[in-house]
Amino acid sequence: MELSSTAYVILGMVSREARSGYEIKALVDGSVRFFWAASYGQIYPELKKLSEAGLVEGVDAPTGDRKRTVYAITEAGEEALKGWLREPPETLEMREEGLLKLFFSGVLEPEEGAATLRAMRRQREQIGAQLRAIEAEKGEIDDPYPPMVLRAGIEFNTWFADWCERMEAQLLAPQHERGSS
Amino acid sequence: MELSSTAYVILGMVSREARSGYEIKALVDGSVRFFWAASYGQIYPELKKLSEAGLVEGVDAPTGDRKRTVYAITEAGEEALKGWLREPPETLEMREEGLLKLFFSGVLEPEEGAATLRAMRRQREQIGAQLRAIEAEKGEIDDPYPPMVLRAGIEFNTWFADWCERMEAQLLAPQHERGSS
DNA sequence: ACAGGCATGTAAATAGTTACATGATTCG
DNA sequence: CGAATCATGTAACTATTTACATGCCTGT
Repeated sequence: MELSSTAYVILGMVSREARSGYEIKALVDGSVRFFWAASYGQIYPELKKLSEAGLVEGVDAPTGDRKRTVYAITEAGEEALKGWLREPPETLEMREEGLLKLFFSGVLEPEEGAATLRAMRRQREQIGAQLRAIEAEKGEIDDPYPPMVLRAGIEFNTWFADWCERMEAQLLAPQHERGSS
Repeated sequence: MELSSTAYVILGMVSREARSGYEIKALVDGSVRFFWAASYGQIYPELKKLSEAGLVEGVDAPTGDRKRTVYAITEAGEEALKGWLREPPETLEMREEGLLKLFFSGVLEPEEGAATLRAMRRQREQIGAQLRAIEAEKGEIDDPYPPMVLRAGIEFNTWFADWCERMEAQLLAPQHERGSS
């Protein structure tokens, strides 16, 4: 039985304690969204599938009259998750519209390419600031991995913003020094 | 008329000279694939649409008996491309299965998390080597942007490989120095 | 009372991959 | 001749987003 990556995101998110679909979405948005997003349109149908496959188990946990189901991982689910975690990672996709625009910017004026770089830098600085804010507020000691991947996000965005700045300077720099040592 | 990002990739690829669908695919694979991929299943239908919209123009250019159509950008196509290039970039998605696995690796032994980091590092080193090979062979002087984004790919993969190495060391390091100044 | 957040779900559309089918050309 | 590459395209599938619909609960 082949599971999608989204299925494993869900299994991972319920592996420590039972969560509702809504909570899973919030957790994803607050942690892994920068390298793996998930929408309600995926989460709810996937929870149903995982439940039918016996990898998670739904338990009614209403808040007053508002119905609510939290899902807990089962033995089989934990085995599936661990099996997946042990396989070497494969998919790596990056879609960066900024780099794509830059690639084709030879048809524009240099100043316009520089503007794209500035927009990219601003965006990366914003994301970096958001991630730093998350880093500052958390105080969990037991699991080293979430802060580790958070750090990756911060470093990556810092590097990227810096790259944009350097490339902008290079673009707007005087052309004469091409072959200098 | 809204165009997909893939449409703009195609417009960009035919903006300097007329190309066939097959050539476009090869060009994409040799340049932007690391941050924006495209498959035949997207390229050929999209070329038809762009042709109907008058943004590219197909010209028969057979090789012997083998039929072949190259597409050239039109005035309208160039305007559409430039308009898009001038808008600030928005979409940025990254899907890194490795970071996702790492995030959930608290349920495994530290050595297993380290193994994921090693696999990630190896992969990034490989991609970096490929990009460096591309960088070494090219000798175009006129357009500064392709080498610029290539450099981004090289630097990114170098940073990422280095991060993996550092995190692996941190994971396997002795725990005792938690609160040192 | 009302806004905002909690909560669940579906429908429709778009995006994208994979696999397949077909056939010509070139190089060894 | 056979393999690799050039070349075009489609069908089926999977993934994913967006928008919508519904309704309760909490704080002001």
